[in-house]
Amino acid sequence: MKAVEDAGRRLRARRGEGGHLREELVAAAERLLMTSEDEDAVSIRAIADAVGVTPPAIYLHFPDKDALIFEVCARRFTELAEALAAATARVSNPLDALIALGEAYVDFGVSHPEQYRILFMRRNASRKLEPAELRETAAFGHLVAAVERCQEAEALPAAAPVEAALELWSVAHGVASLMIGMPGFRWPDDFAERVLATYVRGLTSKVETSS
Amino acid sequence: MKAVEDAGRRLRARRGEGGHLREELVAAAERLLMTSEDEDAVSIRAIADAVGVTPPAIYLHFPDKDALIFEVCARRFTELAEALAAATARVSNPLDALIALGEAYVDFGVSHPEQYRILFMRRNASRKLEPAELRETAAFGHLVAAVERCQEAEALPAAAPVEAALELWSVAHGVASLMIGMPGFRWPDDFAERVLATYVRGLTSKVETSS
DNA sequence: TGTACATCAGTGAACGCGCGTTCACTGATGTAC
DNA sequence: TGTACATCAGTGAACGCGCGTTCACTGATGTAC
Repeated sequence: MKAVEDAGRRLRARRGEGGHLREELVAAAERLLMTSEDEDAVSIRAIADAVGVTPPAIYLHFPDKDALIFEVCARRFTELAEALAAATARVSNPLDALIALGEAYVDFGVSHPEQYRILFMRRNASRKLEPAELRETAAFGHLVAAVERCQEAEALPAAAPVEAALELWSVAHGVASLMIGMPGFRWPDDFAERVLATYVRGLTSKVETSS
Repeated sequence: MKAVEDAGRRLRARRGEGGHLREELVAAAERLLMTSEDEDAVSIRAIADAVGVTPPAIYLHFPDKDALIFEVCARRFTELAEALAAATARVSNPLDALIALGEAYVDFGVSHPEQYRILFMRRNASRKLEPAELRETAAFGHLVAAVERCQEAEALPAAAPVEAALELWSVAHGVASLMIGMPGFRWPDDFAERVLATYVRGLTSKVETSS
């Protein structure tokens, strides 16, 4: 057990301030997810312990465990979308933006491996997503938009941006999930960049020599 | 529960034939892994039930649960290596062989999603693998060999075949794991092929226009 | 051909564990008069 | 300014569950004499 420093019983919230505990629970769950690197270790009891509260107190703020974990992941997912937006904003060449987007995606995954697992590597993760809905998630939307910008600049053939984005996603996902799955491996620093650059080069050579 | 047909008590093995149960256990574990699509559902009790034996009987043949699951996965891993060998054997052009290899890899993953998860998507999966050891696993060895064949044919620049294989692996892994993670999604039939072909095209355009 | 005995494949019952969740409660906080 | 009371954030104990694993045993199988 490592939560010794947290063991002091937390002061109970004042009247309308029950919401504070809610925030603390989300923060603690996130912290546990990062440090334990194992979703299963993040139990209701462990979260309650980390905050200095008894397990049933959690049910004052969340209907069940899934709701808590979902909230943690939803927040990170928003962060991912922001990171992607920031990554493209810095780059003018639309093809380079594609690479930057992929790199930002991989960075996100490697920095938050356990949340990445939950969001993108879990059983039943986004099981029901249809292509149309997918487009509406902010993170994927950035990808599609970046592809469309390439097409507008005629750096890529003007067809099926969603499919192209999906393919680029799978490349970035491959790098991210492989690195997450093999954390002890000595990955080259520019691994993600190289894979993504090669892939984007493949996209462009298609337009040049359209057989 | 679906194991009704299996419920009949199994006849006990004759004297030196205890090994038969061992085989049946491996087969049942594999079957459960395929049908339940959830590693957690494959419990010692479920496996014993499927074979028509009581749980402790398993410990006559395996030291613990991990050993049983490991054996199941090791067998599939051997199959993967064979599938990869077969895929390259059919193709003469070394660059096309690279694509065929990737497609075979993705096929394997999609056909055995739960084993793929255990082998390549699990926490701690191959945690301690170093590049040198990696090369020695048969499956990855085929990949490296395929890259080297491209280099010998001067279809790819002659450098760092292991790194190049690792990169190609990450692309194939991305496609496979994304498809496994989103089984309800309507994936285009040629999805894997397109991603892999684009990536390989990117590899070759590097050699043509080496800036 | 018959019987005592060792072997060994498997059984039945139980273990301790940690899990998510429920339920009746407590006691400090704020409010009404 | 003082007191009775409703509110509500949280507690303590317990629930049932399924898990991997252990342990003392049973009883059919094959062997020795």
